[in-house]
Amino acid sequence: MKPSDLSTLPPGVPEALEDEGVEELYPPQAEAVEAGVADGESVVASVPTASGKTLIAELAMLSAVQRGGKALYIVPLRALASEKKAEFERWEEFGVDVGVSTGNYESDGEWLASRDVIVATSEKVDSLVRNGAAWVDDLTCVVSDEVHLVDDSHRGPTLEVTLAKLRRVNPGLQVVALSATVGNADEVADWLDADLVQSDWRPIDLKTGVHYGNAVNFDDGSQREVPVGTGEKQTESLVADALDERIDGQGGSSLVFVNSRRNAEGAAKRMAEVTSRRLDAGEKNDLRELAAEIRDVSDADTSEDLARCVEKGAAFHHAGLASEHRSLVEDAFRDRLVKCICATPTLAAGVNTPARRVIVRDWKRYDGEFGGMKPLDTLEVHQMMGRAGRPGLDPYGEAILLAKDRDTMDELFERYLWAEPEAVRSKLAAEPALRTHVLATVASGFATSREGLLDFLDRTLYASQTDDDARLAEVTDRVLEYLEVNGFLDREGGSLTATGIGHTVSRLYLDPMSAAEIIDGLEAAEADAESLRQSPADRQSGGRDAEGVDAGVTAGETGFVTGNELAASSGADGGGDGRGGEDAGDGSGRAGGAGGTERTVTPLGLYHLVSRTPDMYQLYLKSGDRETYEEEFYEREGEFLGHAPSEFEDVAFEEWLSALKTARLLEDWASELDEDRIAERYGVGPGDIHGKVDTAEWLLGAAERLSAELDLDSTIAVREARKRVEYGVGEELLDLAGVRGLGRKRARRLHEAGIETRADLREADKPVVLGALRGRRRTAERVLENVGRKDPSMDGVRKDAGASAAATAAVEGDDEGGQATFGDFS
DNA sequence: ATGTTAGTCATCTAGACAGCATGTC
DNA sequence: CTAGATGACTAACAT
Repeated sequence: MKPSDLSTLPPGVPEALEDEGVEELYPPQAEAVEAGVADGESVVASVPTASGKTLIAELAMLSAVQRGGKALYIVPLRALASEKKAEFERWEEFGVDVGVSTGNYESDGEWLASRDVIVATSEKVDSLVRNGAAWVDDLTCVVSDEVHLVDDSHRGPTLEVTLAKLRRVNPGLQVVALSATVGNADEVADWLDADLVQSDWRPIDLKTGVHYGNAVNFDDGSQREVPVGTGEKQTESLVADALDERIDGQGGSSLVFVNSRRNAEGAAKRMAEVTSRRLDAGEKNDLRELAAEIRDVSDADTSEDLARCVEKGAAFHHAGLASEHRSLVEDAFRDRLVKCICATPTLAAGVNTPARRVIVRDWKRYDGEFGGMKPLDTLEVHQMMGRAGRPGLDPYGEAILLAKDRDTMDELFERYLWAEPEAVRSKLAAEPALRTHVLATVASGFATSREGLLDFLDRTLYASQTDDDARLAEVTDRVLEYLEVNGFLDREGGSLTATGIGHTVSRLYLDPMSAAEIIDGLEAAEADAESLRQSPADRQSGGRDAEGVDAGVTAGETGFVTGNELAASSGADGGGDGRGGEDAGDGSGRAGGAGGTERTVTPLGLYHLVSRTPDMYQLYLKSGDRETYEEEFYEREGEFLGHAPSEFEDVAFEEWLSALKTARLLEDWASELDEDRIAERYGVGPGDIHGKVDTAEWLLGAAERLSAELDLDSTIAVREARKRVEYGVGEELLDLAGVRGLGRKRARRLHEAGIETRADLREADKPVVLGALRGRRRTAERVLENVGRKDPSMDGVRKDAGASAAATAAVEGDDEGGQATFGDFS
């Protein structure tokens, strides 16, 4: 079958496909067409990675648009959303507009309504449905990429419920589900009332095998001699072997999957020795430039370590990397500059990074719940192996597992090479998942009674997979109870309605349990504030958590003291610690139960509040941390909002402490501590810092909304805490840091130069501004423009050396030396 | 005295979605 | 039921 046989695509598209080199559809694609993907029929395509799934989706979406419809492409990751958008944008010349919507990158609602194809993450789609985005009703085609992720216990239910909702809103909806090869694609197809297209066909041959002794034993019976040299390990030998096998003059790149970040970094360091011996002068030069770019991204140790590997032609890849690091590494790997990446599973599910050879070094991974090293799922290993084979570059791909002994080799063959991947199983009938989705389902009007709810849930994959209806009903009832007790739902007679706050929680996309925690914490603070105004006798509990009230005490006059003073304006001690000082009214220690402590809402209290929420993935307590944070806990006891567990409640106390660790990270961030210092202090990478900050920003935003809606006094304090996290600055920089073009560092330098507010900036002497911004004219002009200065031009202005020197001394770890330089690099 | 090696012990563990609202004397 | 690589530290031993 050829593209020109497809009559339902927009005019010009078949020709364009042929120009791209698609002369003949791949067998699975042809099969999908026969099943009617291009005619509005629902299809589940369960085929290997890189065998043309995207084209199947494109045929569905383009023909839907040609019929006057609108298509949605659901992805599991934000990074994939931008990748797909870029890919689909080539259809714009045929009149097909593409839009993206993720939490990060939001095109506004109305604009999206005008797009023909929209790419979004499943959570974003869920959120859009909850918020009643009008264009959802216009959808005629939905593509769900990587549907096998419905098996994921955390995010799977969202996808499942979202698909059910979309189908309910629009009964004629075409659903195209793209899946890796799984054990039960037929069940997924049944659930979606779709035709099943199943195939093992791959455009590039994939050879899979196990390395043991001095050879790779492939599953087709062939062998490849790969001796392990003295002092070398299996991985080294295999990476070297791939590089030494020149095809069209090019050595092959390798992707090594390992089970921890540390292993990824360690392996990359060793592989760098292998790759560095096989680079030509040009490559060495390019790699040096790349390494410089990497060092430019951040000052953290990871950055330096990565740069050192990259200089030698290898790299590591895991979630601790800043996203800039990740894309630099991915791009360089695709450009064949970086010869080997050692990665955690980030890369298996992420953007497209094919390699000639994939080495799955570790096939077990630590799992706390399991209580030890757990073998990876067959599906997961298959996903990794599927990265082997670069279309157009390699004649075939190789995926190799490593065995140290015969028994292991046999086990690997059985478990991963000969085995069918697992069946996907819905994880919907778990309380955390239902808590969220039951509330959302009621709040957005998909159900108005318990029966209606169960009826809706009956449209999910879970229902289609289970015989035990009672279980779902039982969990649902527990969840309904929880939601009612916490004031998110009303049950009257048989009918269910969301309360005002319930609606808000649903729209904010919060886990109801997070919302309850936040509300409890804020109300406990409120109750304390209340007690300041009333005599202790008629103090009454306004909080849900009555016990929380006792934690606070009377005193003082002020309702709330907000924000930490930045320690000694950080210039004096060169930002050595950067940690915020204690609040003025708060340094005198706490007088146990005797009262006399002033209860205030501090940023730390709020950071802790959101950090102990189930929506925040907490930092892990390392050895020694327990003592550190226990001490910190007692020192800052008065800042916590709500009722702290006693140290005898083991699990709860431990969680409180790890939330404290997370909160301290946020506090450090909001006190302008340098990224590398934070990374060092908490044992995390730049990527983790950004992740925490990002989540905190979102949760504090939600807390702000809740606070406002409940008319609590803490709203202002929450807003300020949120902004401090958002900009990563101390209280006194909030005004300045809001200006576009001014980050935490520049704002601090301006402040040190005596420019403390936007108003100051509009009046300030240009030489001083220029000096504080290190003589970067373009930057200075842009900043002045953004702050609304009438005459932003820096022409002929010489920077004030004094301001520059002062500012430079004030900010630790700056990119230029202490002396003034005159370059303009902006 | 100094360098080398083998053995012991404690430490630590993958990933990543979401709200809101944008600016000015 | 169900961990194991890593790196710091140490003891024993060779030069």
